[in-house]
Amino acid sequence: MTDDANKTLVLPNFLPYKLAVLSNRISRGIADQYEERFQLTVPEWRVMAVLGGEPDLSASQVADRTAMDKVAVSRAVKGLMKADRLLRHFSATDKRRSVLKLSDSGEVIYAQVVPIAIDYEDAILNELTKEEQSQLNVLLNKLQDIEINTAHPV
Amino acid sequence: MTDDANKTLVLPNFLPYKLAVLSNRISRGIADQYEERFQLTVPEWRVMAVLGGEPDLSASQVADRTAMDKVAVSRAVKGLMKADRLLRHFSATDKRRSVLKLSDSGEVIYAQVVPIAIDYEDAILNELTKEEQSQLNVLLNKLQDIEINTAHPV
DNA sequence: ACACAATAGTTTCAAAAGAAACTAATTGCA
DNA sequence: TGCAATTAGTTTCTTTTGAAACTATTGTGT
Repeated sequence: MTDDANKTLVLPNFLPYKLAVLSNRISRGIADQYEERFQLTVPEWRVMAVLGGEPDLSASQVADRTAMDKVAVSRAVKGLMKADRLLRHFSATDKRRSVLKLSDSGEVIYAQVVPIAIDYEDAILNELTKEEQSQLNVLLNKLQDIEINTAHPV
Repeated sequence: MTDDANKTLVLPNFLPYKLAVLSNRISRGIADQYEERFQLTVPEWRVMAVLGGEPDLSASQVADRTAMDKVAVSRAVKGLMKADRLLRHFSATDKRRSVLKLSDSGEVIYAQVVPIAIDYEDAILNELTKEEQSQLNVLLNKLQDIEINTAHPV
């Protein structure tokens, strides 16, 4: 079969579809455990997650590290500030640039959510053998780095 | 380390996060190739994708197979009908139940989008060895089937 | 020094997604 | 039979998301 026009598309076997379903299920599963309990949206948690490990980032640095866009970060920061989970000041040398970190109460929440997230990851990984865990890691890293280059004619 | 409270969360190494970023990138990459070109939204394409391979499904059967909810299917069907890409009638034995299939023009579009989707999948898989492709398949199937059971105390 | 481009972040407006209520048809069973 | 519960699908209302325009500040080239 050299002619791809003959191939069929079976959704449940289609890699992008399988990834999307799996990823949604996992993200939702974690979010379900912190959303109502800590009054946190998913983008808010992502911002907290990155600042918990690396404080004093600007909003655009947060955006880089979370793969969120700057509008989403801006909104998440707004929500977190309102709930006093975040401290912000602006750089003295560049008044546009914000400097963000968790507040004390933000740190408390961070310390509670981290184990929930890690337990969830563990619960997944525990279903795999050591070997499979390692394979998964290698594969995801490799896929992360590839540059997708469609051959299909336009 | 038996106490998970000491573990740290490094977002770029966190499985759910890696899956989400990868999946979004891939889904967006494919959608970018059909959205404007065929005036198709992602849910609309999913509905077409499933009906192209298996015609005469009802809306709720489509929802099952696509992991979409019934509201999303209803809206996608509405859009596709309006653009004459779908034919619908209602079952004679159960007047609630719709019977959906691609129209002729829907088939034409389906036949054009399928190779785009498959090429995209191929472009990804080609970055992996045969062995890795097989591992990925096994892993995703396994992950798909697991029932996630968090140990974290509430 | 000054105009123009670039960057950081916010706001606004429109499209998309989700939840809940609703209509209509069918099923189950007292 | 006939009435409550269930199922299929749609509509409505609210929230979320995304894109584009906007403000403020800084950088760059002449």
